[in-house]
Amino acid sequence: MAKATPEEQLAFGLSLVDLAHRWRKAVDEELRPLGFSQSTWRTLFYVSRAGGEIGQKDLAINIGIEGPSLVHLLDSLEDAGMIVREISSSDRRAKAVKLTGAVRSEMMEIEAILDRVRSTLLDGLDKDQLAACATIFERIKENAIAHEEPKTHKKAAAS
Amino acid sequence: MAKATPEEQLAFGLSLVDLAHRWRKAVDEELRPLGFSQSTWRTLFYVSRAGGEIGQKDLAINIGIEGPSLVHLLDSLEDAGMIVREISSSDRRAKAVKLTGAVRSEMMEIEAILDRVRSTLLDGLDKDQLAACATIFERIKENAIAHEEPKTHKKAAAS
DNA sequence: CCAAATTCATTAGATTTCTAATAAATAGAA
DNA sequence: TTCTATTTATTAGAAATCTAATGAATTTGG
Repeated sequence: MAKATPEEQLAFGLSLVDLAHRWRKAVDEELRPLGFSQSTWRTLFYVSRAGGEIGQKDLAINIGIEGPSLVHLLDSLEDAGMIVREISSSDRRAKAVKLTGAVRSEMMEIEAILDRVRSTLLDGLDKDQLAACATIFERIKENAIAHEEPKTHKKAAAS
Repeated sequence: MAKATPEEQLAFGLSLVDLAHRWRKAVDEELRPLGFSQSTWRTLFYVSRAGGEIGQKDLAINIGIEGPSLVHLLDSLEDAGMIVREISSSDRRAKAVKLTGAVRSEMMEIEAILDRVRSTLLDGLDKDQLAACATIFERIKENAIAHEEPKTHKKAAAS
């Protein structure tokens, strides 16, 4: 239950950021030969993961990029015939992003590669270790969300 | 000792990348008011951490960006009077990056903010948990390095 | 010593992502 | 209902990063 020192916290942060970078790079190395850039496969992956259809707002949040970044990305993917945008019937502002048939057929291959890379990177680590990490990650995520600027609470804030 | 399922491995990867993104964003929110962009403070931090002087090649590796990206970044920082580049006396190709006095005085403030953010993000997590994570991170890093393309081994490779 | 290969930094140009401002549609309040 | 605020996507323009190719200096192998 001892508290971590500032040095240990520093080392943790450096490792975390470094590792995420290596992780994405490792996946990227495997998928680039198939013609997918990092931004491409990440987008396709999250659309597929959402069940093949998802709103742009949610997609941007899932990917971890800003709305305008996604707009540009989707423009390219649409030009390349990988996705389509359909206006929502219930809200004419919103658009649903869907994979085209050509990409849907390729997703299985992509997912297989992703599984293989993950397995390679996590080689030697057992279920319990990942579970321990998951618990810690969960807590940090909560702390990070609590840290985000409060966003002008709708009512509670002082006038 | 049970092996993690593909789903658990998938969740781990998603969390890792998401968390690193949140981490950098949280730090960024605190340092932006001081006028430092993410790429700026990260660069200054790593130079400072290296003892105030470091070669460009090593700096790029530490930051986790490619050489040409760093060149552009250092051009800006040099124009802004934050760093200087000095040609190495032992190797005229290499240059040492150093912080200017003005920035060195500010580093304490920056480090204090970094310490505070880290502490906030890691609130509720003890030494042992971070140590467990560190062990896991270490292993993944090794796996990632082993995964990188072999880079044409100087001699050992078959002819 | 010489020539070939490697290393370090750079330039050039493209890609990815960001912030700020805008337009259109919806939701909420009076 | 009607005005105001919020939400969704977009455009515009800047910042950050990448890959490929280049120049200069060093190292290495004959």
